[in-house]
Amino acid sequence: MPEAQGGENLLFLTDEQLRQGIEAMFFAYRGFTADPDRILSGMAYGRAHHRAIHFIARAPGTTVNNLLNILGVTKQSLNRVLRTLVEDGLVESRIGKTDKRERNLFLTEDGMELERKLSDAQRARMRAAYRTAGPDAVSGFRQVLEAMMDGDMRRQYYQIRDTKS
Amino acid sequence: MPEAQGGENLLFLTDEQLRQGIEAMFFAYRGFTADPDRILSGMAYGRAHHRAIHFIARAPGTTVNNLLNILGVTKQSLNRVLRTLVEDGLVESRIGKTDKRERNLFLTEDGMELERKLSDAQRARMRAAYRTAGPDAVSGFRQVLEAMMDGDMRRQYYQIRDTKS
DNA sequence: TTGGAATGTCAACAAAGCTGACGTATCCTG
DNA sequence: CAGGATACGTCAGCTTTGTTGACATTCCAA
Repeated sequence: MPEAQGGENLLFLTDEQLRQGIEAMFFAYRGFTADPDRILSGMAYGRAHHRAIHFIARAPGTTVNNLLNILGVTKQSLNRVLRTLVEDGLVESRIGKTDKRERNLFLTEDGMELERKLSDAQRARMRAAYRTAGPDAVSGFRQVLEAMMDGDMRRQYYQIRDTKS
Repeated sequence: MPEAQGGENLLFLTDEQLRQGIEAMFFAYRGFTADPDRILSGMAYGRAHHRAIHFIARAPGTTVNNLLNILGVTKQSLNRVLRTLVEDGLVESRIGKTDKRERNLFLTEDGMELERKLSDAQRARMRAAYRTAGPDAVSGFRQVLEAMMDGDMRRQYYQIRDTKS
């Protein structure tokens, strides 16, 4: 079928190429989460706790509802995680100032310390990967990832990304 | 500290840039798994089944042990998934010819049909993302992902990638 | 030929997701 | 100001997917 490769980059998008991208994504995500998982496995925490801590650190004072939307889990599931973090003194939950129904979430000193440990490890791996691949590759990496997100996620991502912390 | 940005791309690797990469990875992975998850949610299957089906399709006749190493879970966890797939007639498990302790795994016709449905959906998203980002971006994407893998995973990835199916 | 290593299965448990129902406090609107 | 909507927390119970421990079968090498 000679007409099958009409466009400039249709040839490029073979099923084989796409499959490799899919598998790369699978194996890379394992590496991506490996270091924080290792750190948390000692304590009584898991990946769910890491995610909550990350986004509370990123947007201090965020509400429970906001976190729910970002993480894409049910409030029951998030609540279980949040409760242990508050009990252990890593997260503080303050009643909202303007709207008293809301809870504003903050990391305590201990919470920030754990957050630093986790994100240091994750950034170190990211930094190494970026250095190995080079600046041009990094730009492409980000472009493809953004294009891969669902519309809702992409909006969330941009909003958080452009938040001055 | 003027000397802090000595290298050509040290300026580039700010914590801010790294954080954005981390969050992009988080949100993108959600998109990456969304379509297969949706398809499987109706049936009694989940992401674990998808992974098993994917790699059996990729390397027909693979052993349980081999699959274990690729997926990075315990054999007990894999076994449960595998058992339901065999019971439902999607996977066939044949006793090894040379070594009777081993089981060689194959997809049945039904298994292949489901695999096609899943990978079609996942490839469609990948293809759209690749098209949006462009060929240069795709190359960078792959480079960064490979650099992000653990050494063992990377070896697995290359081995599977270079297997002629 | 026999004891250890490899492979796979069964049982029980844990983490983290889910739905549904309900209670309480607070806000907002007619 | 009464009543509905919103934000949050919680109880109960279920599912998926990971874990460890115990055990059977098979192979291989001392």
